[in-house]
Amino acid sequence: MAIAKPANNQRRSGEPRRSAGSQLPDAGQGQALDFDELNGHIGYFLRRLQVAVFSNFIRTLAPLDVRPAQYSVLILISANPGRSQSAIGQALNIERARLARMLHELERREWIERRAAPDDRRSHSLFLTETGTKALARIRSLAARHEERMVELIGRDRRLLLLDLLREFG
Amino acid sequence: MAIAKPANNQRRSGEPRRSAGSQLPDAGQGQALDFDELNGHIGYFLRRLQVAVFSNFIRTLAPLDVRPAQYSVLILISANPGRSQSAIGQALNIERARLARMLHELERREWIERRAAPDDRRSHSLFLTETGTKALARIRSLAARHEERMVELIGRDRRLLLLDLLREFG
DNA sequence: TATTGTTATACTCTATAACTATA
DNA sequence: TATAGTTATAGAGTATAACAATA
Repeated sequence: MAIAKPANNQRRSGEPRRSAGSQLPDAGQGQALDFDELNGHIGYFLRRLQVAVFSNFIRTLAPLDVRPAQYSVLILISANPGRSQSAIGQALNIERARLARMLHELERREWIERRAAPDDRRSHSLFLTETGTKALARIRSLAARHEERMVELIGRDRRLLLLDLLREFG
Repeated sequence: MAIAKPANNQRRSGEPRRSAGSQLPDAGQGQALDFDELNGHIGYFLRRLQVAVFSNFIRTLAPLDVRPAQYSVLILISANPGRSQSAIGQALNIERARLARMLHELERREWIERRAAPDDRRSHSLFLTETGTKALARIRSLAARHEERMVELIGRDRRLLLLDLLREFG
């Protein structure tokens, strides 16, 4: 799926579909396309907006080179210091293998540290370093700027409605 | 970003945030995590739902081994026969390089064919083959089943509201 | 035996660049 | 010179499997 906005010739799912053979010939080559079935798929539109939002996030956070997944991990470590990799990974649905590599990178930047957990020596307790705490302050500021752009993109009321809808689903 | 559902200790964006140091010690290790800032990010929730929806799509279409992007391309070719690769790619925001590979795969399955465009010999006109048309009928049926599951997951009214919101944004 | 974290592999998707053949 | 399509490469993200240390 992808990201283009369907043209105006929308057809709601459930309405009759023109057969392929009955397509009118294109008057010009710049004709808008028929998105057909796609207009009835929630996933298509979700994906479209999600890509646009992440794209802005990545661009806005580019000065600090922080990606959405890294941001979510830093926020969770900051708000829940001392928790294990498995706890953070499960909460964010990040594979432990992938999280291990990501934390290695965040450790290389000296934003986080792993300490031996006293109760279970298999697991690592995660903390922000002082450097990481300072970086996160700047990151939060850029992330807030991103979210302000989302208000402009989506509209304040629509964003709040969307937030409520998405939060409460499932 | 990722996909877990935040626990109940939500904090709206704009409300004061507990500092990391003031976290209560964990009574047990199964404690719910504080998602903090993430609760105010539309992108976080969008991503969460989008991943869940695509995951169901992929599982539902697995018998025919069709992924979301392939589905969207097949639908667009079916509804707009004879259009060029660049037209389809721009409409769906798929890189021409990636679309070329995807079409190669769809051609290998004998679902689509490329014919020389009479007016511009650089471009290829795309069509479903007869095999592709038959396959798409089955694909549509599974995709419809997927969308029914989405109604169950999201709720009928919420899905319609979401569809309208997402469709009209931008 | 099961779990935590690590390393490795493979596949999808995204982003570029370089190339060809046409225009 | 620009555009349509192709090929190649590299980076994220995802999904597995195998392994060591520990429970």
